[in-house]
Amino acid sequence: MALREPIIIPHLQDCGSCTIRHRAVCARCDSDELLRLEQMKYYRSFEAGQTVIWSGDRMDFVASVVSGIATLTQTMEDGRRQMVGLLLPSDFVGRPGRSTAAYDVTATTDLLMCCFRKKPFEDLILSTPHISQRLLEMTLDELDAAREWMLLLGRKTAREKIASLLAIIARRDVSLNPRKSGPIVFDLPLTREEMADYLGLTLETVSRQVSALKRDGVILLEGKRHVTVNDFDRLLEVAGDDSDGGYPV
Amino acid sequence: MALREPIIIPHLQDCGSCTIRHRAVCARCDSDELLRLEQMKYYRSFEAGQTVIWSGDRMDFVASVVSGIATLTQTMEDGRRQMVGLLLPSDFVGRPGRSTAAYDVTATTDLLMCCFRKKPFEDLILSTPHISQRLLEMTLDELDAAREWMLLLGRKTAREKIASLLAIIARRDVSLNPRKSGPIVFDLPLTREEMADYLGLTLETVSRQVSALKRDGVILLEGKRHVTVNDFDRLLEVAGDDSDGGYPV
DNA sequence: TATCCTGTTTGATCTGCATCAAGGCCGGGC
DNA sequence: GCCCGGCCTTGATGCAGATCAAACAGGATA
Repeated sequence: MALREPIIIPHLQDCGSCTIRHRAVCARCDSDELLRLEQMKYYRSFEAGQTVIWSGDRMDFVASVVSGIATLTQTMEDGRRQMVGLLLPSDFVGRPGRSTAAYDVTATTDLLMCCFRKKPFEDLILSTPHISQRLLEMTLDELDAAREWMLLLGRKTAREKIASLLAIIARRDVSLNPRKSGPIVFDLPLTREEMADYLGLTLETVSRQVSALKRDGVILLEGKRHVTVNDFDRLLEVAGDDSDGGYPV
Repeated sequence: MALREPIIIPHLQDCGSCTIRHRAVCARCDSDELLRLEQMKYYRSFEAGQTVIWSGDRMDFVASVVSGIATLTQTMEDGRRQMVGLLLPSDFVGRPGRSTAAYDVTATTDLLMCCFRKKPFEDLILSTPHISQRLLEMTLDELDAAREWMLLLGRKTAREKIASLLAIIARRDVSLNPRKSGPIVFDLPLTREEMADYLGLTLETVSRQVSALKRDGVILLEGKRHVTVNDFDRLLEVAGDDSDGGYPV
């Protein structure tokens, strides 16, 4: 995989929703640590559809999504694909202590990532406990999300799966762009095929079930991507979720 | 849920495969920290079939499995169940920073757990970075296992699912009881129904596919539980796994 | 020994989703 | 304007696994 040369940003600079700075460091660490992190930081950008890294490739960095969406997928030899992670702004990728990527990482929209070389980042973790504590919290959240997802994959019907995915995206959208109340409106960031890879379905089934939810009035749909959810509780009900706050995605 | 009063073990004492002591502490911490952990430690035992804790219940401890097997399961209102975690000796349960259980935890065999009250354990984490680093490693391993499991749930056939589960159990068994070579022999620790909950199948399908693997000579089966695997690579092939070391369960 | 109970196997049938196939929509290049 | 290629929808058909139902095995109890 040929990569453009990373851009080293040597001074303090805001990087939007970058997790490392905003959550792990800023809130708790002193300015020396923040400065060290900033000096290690560089950005990489990708166009929609580009592969960030292939499973099995050497991976000498860790990163945080600044803007855009990326996916983690696993592929079997015969081509069957399953998405195993959805990376939204502020999510972390990469794993201290492992030198090769375990999954394909792909940009589904234009993507900006804030990266740190792995070795100095690992050194920093060893000397700065707040960072590994914050990483532990984030990893536990991801594990919870993965387990919710396992229930979806193992036991939900196609209709419930689609409704669940829409609920996840709607909830994320609300938390990023809070509104007082009223309908939730968003554009689907995934193609039908990507939704299918997420849900363990085929793209035809996704298409049929999206149409069915529209026909039944659970969602409104303009064009192929623009979704309006008037009754979020109804959506949750169709998703088969207990109507609590659930879903720590 | 009525619990027997925990037994406080005030002095250093071996606890077999207890993760906290052996992996997180012994190898890296000084004896003061080890002593503090030992003073916090107590044991709880459960009989096969007993529920350790229900989802939503207050959970004021974290624990490590010493012996026996436990499962984490999620249940939908209508009774559909999906196992989302399988806890084997040395596995860790509970989550610093959360006060209620997110899953049902059930002992599938007689079970001994080594517990720590959550509050003092959290305090210890804050003051002892090695522990949270070790927890981070373990959580990342669990996340990898969950993602492998997602591929299984979303994309594998019933036959592949069964073979995958047998491979996981066989591999665990080999790593616990190493042998030079030759057939891998073990007893299934799960009922057909538990296997079904693990794999997102019904117990009838599990039964049929186990019989099919026996008929095809992929496994030998004496009685309902006693399994012999003569050709592990063949089993992996049927499981649809790339034949690398895979599966960090 | 008979009887019960739990876990399991096996058979018959049904159905939800995959698969195969054909068009439709729309934006971009010429 | 036209055509082309991605993405999406819709229809027809098939099949893997669910569901419903019955019987079996083996250990515990009496």
